[in-house]
Amino acid sequence: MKMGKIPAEWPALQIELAKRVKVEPFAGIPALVAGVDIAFTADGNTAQAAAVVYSVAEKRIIEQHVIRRPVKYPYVPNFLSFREGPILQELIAELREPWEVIMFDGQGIAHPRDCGLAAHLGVLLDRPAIGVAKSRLCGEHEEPGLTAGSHSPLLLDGKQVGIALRTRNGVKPLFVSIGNRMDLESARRIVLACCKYRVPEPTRQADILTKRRKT
DNA sequence: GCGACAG
DNA sequence: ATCTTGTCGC
Repeated sequence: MKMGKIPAEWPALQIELAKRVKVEPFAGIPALVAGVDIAFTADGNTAQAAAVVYSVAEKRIIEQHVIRRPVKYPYVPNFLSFREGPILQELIAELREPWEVIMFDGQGIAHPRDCGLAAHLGVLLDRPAIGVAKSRLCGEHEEPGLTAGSHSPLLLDGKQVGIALRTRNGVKPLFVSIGNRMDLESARRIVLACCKYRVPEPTRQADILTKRRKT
């Protein structure tokens, strides 16, 4: 895991990928929602990634995969997708269940160049994707109401790029933004439909798998 | 120069 | 992200 600087072509690639993001409503609530996440060893040299498929109706995970790979790049704000993207793509390719939407732990278009992890991979996959971050990367917002479902717009340069969404009563809000083939209203509806706890089940379960036995 | 900064 | 135990609260 080396490389301290950022390849000169990365920012330009993000700009190009952002242009390919499709904003469109997603009808209804998907039956199967995929979720992915990654954990790192203390030495920072190994990544353990997990992907799951969650059945919204049955409220349970129906498929799961875990892989370990050496870390190639360090974490650099705004370039998370280059660090986690390759591993996640490999993992997503192993999914057999027909998932309709995929959720990522990170921003969608709520990014300086409109290309956060969910937008970046959503475009490469050409599938509906949603960014669900536990904290803010950029933009400003008002504190949403304290009840589950309350939300306030996340603004960047005066334009709405996402929402601060309170998924459960009294918990810290999540930052939801579209990744691809989705619109903000649909994304909010889908995230809330998957929330048993603060973090939606797809990414929450993937996160749990991710922290399990790094043998 | 001083903060801010997904995971 | 990861290092870390108990502890306060619903």
